[in-house]
Amino acid sequence: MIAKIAVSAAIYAIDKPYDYRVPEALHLAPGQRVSVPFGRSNRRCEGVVLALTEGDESKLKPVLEALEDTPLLDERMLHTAAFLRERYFCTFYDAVRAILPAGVWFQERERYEIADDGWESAITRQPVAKSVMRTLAELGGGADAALLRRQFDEDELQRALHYLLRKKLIRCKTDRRRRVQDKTERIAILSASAEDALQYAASKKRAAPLQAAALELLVTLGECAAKELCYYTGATGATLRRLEKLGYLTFFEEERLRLPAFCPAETKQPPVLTDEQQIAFDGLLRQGAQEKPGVALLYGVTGSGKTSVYIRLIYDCLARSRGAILLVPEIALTPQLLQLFAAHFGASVAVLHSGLRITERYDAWKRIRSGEAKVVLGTRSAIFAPVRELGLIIVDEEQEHTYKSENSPRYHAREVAIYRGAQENALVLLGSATPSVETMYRAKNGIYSLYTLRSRYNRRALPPVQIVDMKRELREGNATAISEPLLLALRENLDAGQQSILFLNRRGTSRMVACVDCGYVPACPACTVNLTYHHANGRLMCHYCGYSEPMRPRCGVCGGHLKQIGFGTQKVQEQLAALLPQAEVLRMDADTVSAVNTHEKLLRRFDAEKIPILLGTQMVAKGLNFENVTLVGVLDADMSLYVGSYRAAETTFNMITQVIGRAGRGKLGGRALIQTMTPQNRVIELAAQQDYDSFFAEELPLRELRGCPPFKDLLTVTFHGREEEQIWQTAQRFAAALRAQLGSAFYRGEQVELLGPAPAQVPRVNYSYRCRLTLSCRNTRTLRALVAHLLREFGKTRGVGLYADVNCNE
DNA sequence: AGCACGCCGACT
DNA sequence: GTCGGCGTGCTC
Repeated sequence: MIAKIAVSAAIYAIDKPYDYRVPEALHLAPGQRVSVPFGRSNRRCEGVVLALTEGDESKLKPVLEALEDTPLLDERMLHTAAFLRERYFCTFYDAVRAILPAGVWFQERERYEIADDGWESAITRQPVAKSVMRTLAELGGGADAALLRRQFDEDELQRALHYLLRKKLIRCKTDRRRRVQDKTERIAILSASAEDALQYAASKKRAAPLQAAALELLVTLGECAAKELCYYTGATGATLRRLEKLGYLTFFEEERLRLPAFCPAETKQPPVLTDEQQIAFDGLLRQGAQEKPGVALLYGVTGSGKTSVYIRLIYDCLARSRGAILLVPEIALTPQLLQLFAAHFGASVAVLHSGLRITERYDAWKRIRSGEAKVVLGTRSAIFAPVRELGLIIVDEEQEHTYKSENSPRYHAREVAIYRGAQENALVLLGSATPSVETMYRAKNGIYSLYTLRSRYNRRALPPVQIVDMKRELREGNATAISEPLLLALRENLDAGQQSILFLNRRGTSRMVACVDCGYVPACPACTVNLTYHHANGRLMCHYCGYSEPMRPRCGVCGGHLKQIGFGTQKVQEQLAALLPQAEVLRMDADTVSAVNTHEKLLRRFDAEKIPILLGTQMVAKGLNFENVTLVGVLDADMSLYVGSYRAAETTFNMITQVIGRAGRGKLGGRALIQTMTPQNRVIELAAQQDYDSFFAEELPLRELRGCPPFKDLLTVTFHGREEEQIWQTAQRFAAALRAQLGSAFYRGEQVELLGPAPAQVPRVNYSYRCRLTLSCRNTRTLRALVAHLLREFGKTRGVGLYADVNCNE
């Protein structure tokens, strides 16, 4: 028997199924993990069985062992992994790693032991090797590699170990441990008749009171966790073992799942839908019942009650005994949402997000796999949840960029959702108040069906929006982040006892430091990024590599004054304190939000204590729903327009829309103020009017003109490495090879525009240079195969790393 | 001769 | 990525 195996040690350039001989005694199935020898040194590495065939196995290496009894991946998941590999230019194992929870991975531990006691005389000119041997000898003849690494220089140690292994003076042993063990509990069960047990207990009341007590308790309970039996009676393990020996009880291990603290909630009835919601719901229900349901877009303005439709669809899904996945952006996974789901679906909900401990995540995965949890609520990676009989996938806020993975496999959860939906014949529902241009385009062209919710909850009108020209403010001598009209509005709100939310666009630029005299901006010596000032440690820090230096008051070039430019949340807070000394300001950004002071805790304080002003970054833009908030201010609306991405306009529009949506959620109504340096900008204008349809209509031709999604896909190939010259040359050679291939008749149908190579957004990160080729093209299978081929070929270039990505966020 | 070091290419 | 083979050039 031959097993076709994807091995973990294979890099992209050599990733393919490798054939191994399956020993007679081993019974393997596709999807099972195995340990195999790989490479010239036959190092053990992990693999996944892709398929089993018959054939000539005489020249093959054998599979060493199976890593678990049953396959972790079913046929569909194997296909999903293959899909990820083909689509996102990653290895098979990268894909498998994305699909499985971290808890199932093995941790390799290397241990080196002295193999030859005559080493002292065998080493002649290797001081480091000698020193390593002495250390090993001192530690009783062996030590963990991790311990050695702490004591020696990385490179020197590597060389010494290499030398010693070759001379057979030491040997290396590796053992493997699962990252997370299945948690079990010892349960005691009565194994004699109750009468016999009670009789024995009665007879031992004096001589062995603990045995008697434990046994009596067990008789009443039938079975009980050993730990609890001890806890309630004062017995110890020894007491129970004695009873086991006497035949009154036996032990067995029962699986225990580690679950995060769950907020218990009162159960709720399925929500009653409005007429408009009902129409959408009925349509979606009909679509979901089709053999191949396909994809639907639920386009509903903020506050139109998309969540009610989701919940009703999930109820229906469960009624058909099928499972559902609801994906939300990281930031939207709030306790309120968890509570809502707990109230409706109780114990059939599993939650997957980055905040879970590795054990909790693993156990949640097991609950889903076993079918105990049928509804999955989670962020990006929850799209791989092993839900049984998947009937519905909802991607809420489908335009959010957090659905795109930033590292390999660089998948987009929305695309994977559509793939899985087709695979499982499940309805895929994309929901948004401001759909991405590509999704709306497909909906309007009939590729997706479209359902629209136009009216807001309780028929409340959207708040009036005022645009404030910050250039004029500056000309009139106001250099603060708060314009006159905004200050006035804040004052009014304060007097009326109502609350306000202020939103600051980004935090990187706001803490930039510059010399007021010569304009010098301190930059990172390793990366081409400006350093930002961090108040907490009084240092200037690099965002990308972590470099830091103390903040000095004087410019290193001309001796002038170094000052912060732009505004950070902290600066704005200071200005607010000066302008409105009587108003408390609650600041919410990455600095004030911590493990202890969670996002939710701060928001609860804001709500409960009616703090007049909440000032924050991105995290205040989403999902907040407070009755008493009647004013929302965007301090620098145009900031995100300057990001060099084809989605800059879309992102800005979404952001402003979301922020405006925070105002006037309650009976009091509300208003919004948008401060900008470019008040005549169309995107800001349309966002202020909350006119998505016009925004879409105007953005679409621009996308076509620029060769961007939905008309073309942007496929980027990034080259990175230490030698700047080599990176650029490799990129040039790659481009030339690509052009040559595209010139052949085979690729005649592919319309590809090749851009670059250009420096990446951040051209130097941690002493590594990066440049980028961009292909404006149709992301077809043929083109991906060509790019994959070139990636493999150029992947062998020493000193140069490269990867490809489609429609990346940068 | 013995060994270090750098480069190359294969990995079932 | 990681290893062994091989050529080169240095040291004992």
